[in-house]
Amino acid sequence: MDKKFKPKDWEDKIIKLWEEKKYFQAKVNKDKEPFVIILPPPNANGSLHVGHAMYVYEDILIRYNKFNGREVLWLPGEDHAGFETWYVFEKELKKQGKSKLDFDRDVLYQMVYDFVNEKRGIMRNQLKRLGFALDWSKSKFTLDEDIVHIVYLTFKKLFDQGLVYRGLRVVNFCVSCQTSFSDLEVEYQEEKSKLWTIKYLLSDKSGYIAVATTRPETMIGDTAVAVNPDDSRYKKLIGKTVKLPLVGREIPIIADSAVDPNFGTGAVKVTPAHSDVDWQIAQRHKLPLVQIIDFDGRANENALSYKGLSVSEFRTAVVSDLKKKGYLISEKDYTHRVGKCYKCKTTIEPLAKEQWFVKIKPLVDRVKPLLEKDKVKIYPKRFKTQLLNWLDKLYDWNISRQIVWGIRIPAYQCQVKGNQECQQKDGWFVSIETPSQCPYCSSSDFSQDEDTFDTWFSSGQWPYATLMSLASEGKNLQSLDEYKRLSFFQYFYPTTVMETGFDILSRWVSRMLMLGLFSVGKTPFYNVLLHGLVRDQYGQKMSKSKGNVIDPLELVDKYGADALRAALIFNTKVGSDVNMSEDKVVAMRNFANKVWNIGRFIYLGLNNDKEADSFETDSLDDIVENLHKEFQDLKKKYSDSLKKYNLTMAFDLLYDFTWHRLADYYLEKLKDAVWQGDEKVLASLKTVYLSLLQMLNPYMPFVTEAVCLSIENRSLYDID
RNA sequence: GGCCGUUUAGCUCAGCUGGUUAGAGCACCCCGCUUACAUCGGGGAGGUCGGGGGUUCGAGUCCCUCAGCGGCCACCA
Repeated sequence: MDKKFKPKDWEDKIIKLWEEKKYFQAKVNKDKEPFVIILPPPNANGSLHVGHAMYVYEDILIRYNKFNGREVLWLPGEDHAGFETWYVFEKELKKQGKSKLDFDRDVLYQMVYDFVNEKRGIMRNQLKRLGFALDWSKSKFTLDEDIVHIVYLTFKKLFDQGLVYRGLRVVNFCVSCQTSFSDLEVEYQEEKSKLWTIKYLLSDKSGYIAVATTRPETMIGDTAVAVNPDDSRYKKLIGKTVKLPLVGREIPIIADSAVDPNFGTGAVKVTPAHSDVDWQIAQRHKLPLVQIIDFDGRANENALSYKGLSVSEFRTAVVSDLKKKGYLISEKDYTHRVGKCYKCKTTIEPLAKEQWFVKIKPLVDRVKPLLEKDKVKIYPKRFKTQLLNWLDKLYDWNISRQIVWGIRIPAYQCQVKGNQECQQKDGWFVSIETPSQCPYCSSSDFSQDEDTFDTWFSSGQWPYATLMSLASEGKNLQSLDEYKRLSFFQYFYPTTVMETGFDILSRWVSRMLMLGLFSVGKTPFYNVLLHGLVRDQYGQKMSKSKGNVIDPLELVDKYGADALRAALIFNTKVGSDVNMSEDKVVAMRNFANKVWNIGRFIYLGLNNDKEADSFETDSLDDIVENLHKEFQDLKKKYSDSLKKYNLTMAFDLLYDFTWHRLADYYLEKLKDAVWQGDEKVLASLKTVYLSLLQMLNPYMPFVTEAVCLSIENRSLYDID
């Protein structure tokens, strides 16, 4: 054995050994209780970043439970990550001086597919290098044909039950990315702006009503002015009409309780085409819709002479005209939150658009009791409250995206007009297979929706979609219920733990719960374990511009995967952000070396053929006995901690025991005996040490395995 | 505006259900290359556990309150 543990000499060898021995290839095994984690599929559009290294939490649980006799399955896969990948890809295109407009849909799709495929291969190797005990024989991709089939079945089931509908609504639209988003994908930023108060003259010339707004340009599309029904100031005006300034169109003054009498002037302009609140008011009062801003972010023909202006130019022009014509009462500084595209930071335009929506309420109603009764447990506990709060606030979920990259929505619109049945659903029907005719009127004149699904719609199905497709061995079945009956599925579903970052609690975890319950009738997982963000050594967020980004693979090269893994755990708290520094990795590298040298010491003792001298065996017995006692105590605390998902405490205990008790204390006391080849002492030490290695293995799989192979000539996973 | 987290040694942080002289890693000082390891060993310095109040035999740990930092949510146009 070398004096130092050299990760490079061992890592590849050990990875190969695990693969050959198939330790982590799960099978249906009725004698064992399964322990299942579905890997949150990384976005297949880049390399692994240090955040992905947090998968180590899952690896620890998998390996620990493997040693505990569970049938473990840790299922890998990759996410096509629709919009995210599309965004990265478009940037690449631009770099090459090309644009998406240069290619047709199929060619584009193939290009992204190739791009993603390359990344998938890279990521797999990187995950392996981190030592993750994933079952690669079962790896899935969100665009696998059999996964897509299941996603389609889910969509159809939702559609058939009326839980998904096509609707014209004001959606969050990014005019730069040219797609809509769900509410959860909009990021709000404080922005300094103005609050303008505008004079709307009453048609009967009896005066005016003052309206306050942050978006004066949208007044061109106003179709009403609203006041609170209980506002005494305006009671007598309700029902009258005003002349829309600059436009001259007559619009009514209406009463709606959504209006807060205490804000601004208590009177609101209503622009149903460009504000969700206004849209809802318009629905209640059957107001018309005048769209004045187009999907390219510019004023359209309804905006009269302003046509062609960008939103900000439009605003400036309208304000200046209002001023000129004496309609502007005041202009005050005002700071408010503005919705931004979470990717490109362009201001989101609320625009009326027909999209597919998932009705949230019925789905949420099934999720909430599970959380409330702790049928699904969330660690740390505080996130349970957060999730429940969210669930109460969710609106219907827009799942249509206007991008090519993704799963195309299997919805078709019949072009035949006038047929009653077709008209009921505006001609829309859903079909898993490419249809040959409209199911309502048998016409063959129909076309498929151009849009693709929100990625979270498919990844929200990931736990059951993966297990179903594996259960049927790729065969496409007719319904979700048929998949549900397969024994493989029944054995592995629901999964045991969902471990992921708390930042996607609402976007992902909530959707998996909703869709899992809907499609399978059972929760997709019993436990949710959440981790935080990886930050730099000073607690700063990593970013390219700050230059503090840590590349996990670089650290693996330099110090070994064990060191990186342990550095993410040591002296941290589960669920909080983790600060990462090279110093910490070095410290853990040193610890790995300590583990190695304890083994080396025992190994040297075992292979020492020196004659044993006579000893004070009484005191030795006491020391050995104490060692065993202390170790038993450690074992208990260790598994207690892990049962509570306190991965840090379990590791800190191991660190302290290994270094400061076993090495610094016991080994020093027993040193002479070891050198003398005292069999009793050595046997005790070996027993404790091998058992300790198994406890450490989940955290530092390489050094523990390497030292076991050196001493025992077999894997830790072959020791009972 | 609401909710949540956080404030412990120079730095970054652990401290589970309240209980003996409050811990770790890094940094620092002194000594040591002794046949497991200098990626080491031995020794040491360093904290009124954010402020105030309370409960208790006993509080970093529970309650109240104030303050700083961070995050999440909200249709006040």
